[in-house]
Amino acid sequence: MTSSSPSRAPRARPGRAGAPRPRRTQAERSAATQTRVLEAALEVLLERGYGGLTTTRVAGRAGVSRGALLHQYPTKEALVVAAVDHVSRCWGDELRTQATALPAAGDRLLRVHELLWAALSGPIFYSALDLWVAGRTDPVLRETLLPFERAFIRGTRALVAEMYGPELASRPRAREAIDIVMHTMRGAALALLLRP
Amino acid sequence: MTSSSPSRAPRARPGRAGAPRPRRTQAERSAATQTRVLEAALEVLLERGYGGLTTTRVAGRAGVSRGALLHQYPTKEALVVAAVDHVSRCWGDELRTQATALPAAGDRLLRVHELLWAALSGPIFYSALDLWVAGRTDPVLRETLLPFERAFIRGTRALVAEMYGPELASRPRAREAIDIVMHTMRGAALALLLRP
DNA sequence: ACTAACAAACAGGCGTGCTTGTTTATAGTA
DNA sequence: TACTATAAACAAGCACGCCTGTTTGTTAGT
Repeated sequence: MTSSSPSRAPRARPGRAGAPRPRRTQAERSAATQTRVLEAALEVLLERGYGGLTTTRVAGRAGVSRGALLHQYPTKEALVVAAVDHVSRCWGDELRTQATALPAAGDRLLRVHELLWAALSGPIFYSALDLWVAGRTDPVLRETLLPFERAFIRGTRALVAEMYGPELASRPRAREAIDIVMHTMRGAALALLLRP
Repeated sequence: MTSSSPSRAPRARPGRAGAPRPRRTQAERSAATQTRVLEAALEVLLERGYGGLTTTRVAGRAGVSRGALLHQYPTKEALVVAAVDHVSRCWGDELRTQATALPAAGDRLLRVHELLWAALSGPIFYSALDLWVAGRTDPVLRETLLPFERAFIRGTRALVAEMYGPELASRPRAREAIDIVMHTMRGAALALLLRP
């Protein structure tokens, strides 16, 4: 038996990412397909909507067999949950990192709103909209989405307040103002739904 | 089609609306099932979303056989088109008639916004939202919806301007202000999607 | 060797559109 | 008016395709 003992990291994989991946750890294999599946799911959701989000299509887009997908996410609901988690995480991280790059003064307020508009009117908005609308009439999906919505609202309100700075954020009805700004942006994005 | 001449009530139906409807004109029969099917379609759309809008379900809800439905609307698309036309007409009529009942002065502006909010956040909004979101990724549906959207935008802008009255509506950027108000309301309605 | 990851085939359910058959209204004719 | 032919409205069932979740078999890592 060549591999007699469970030697720790013995089979050093070649450092270079050779074309025919010679050997990957099981965890790496799982993580790889999970990532591919999740990204594919988001692409399909954006392109075909929630109604077109089918396991067959996602697997095909991900270049993975349907069996592999169903091995990682035994049910479609599990896949959707994972995708929602993934996208919400990505969205928050993205917005946060971009927020740190804002100028301290000058046209900061303008830049804040540009940033918000980009975040609230981009592709992710339309994907999320598909999910929300489906969640309105699908109880299971709705229960899945509600926690994310709560976290989203809290997180975004806090982040926007921070971007506005203490001078604005400590004003009397700052929270209401923030909500109105975001409502308006979402409504405006909605008006562009059929004309991309 | 109204075949031949609109002969006025040749076969005098019994004046009383007896329980077992003894005889109805063909046009009456058609109109009756069309109405029932359309109303049922809107109910199903509201309750189950566009993804749950199926000919079987609509026929069942309407108390009509699927064959009858498919006779009036040969394809699902035809049904959806008719339903959209129906609902847009109803919505416009409703809003217009309510607009005429507005007080001339006093709290008119408040009442205008209450009326707008009711119209933009009611059940029809959620039904329409389902259609719009589906139309984003369904080219056929999208082409169906676009004309209605155009008519809706024109009509609503004009009606709101009229409700605001000439004093407000003739101000420099009145149209932009109207759009922003409506965007904000739609965004706010969107935030309530999962919490009815 | 043993298990996790993957692949492929299968069964069940549902939705659409079509096709066939039955009822109901209208028109034509004596 | 009465009787019949025709067309419209309605009803039921079938064929096809797609989607989901399961099962069975194969490959790759430990």
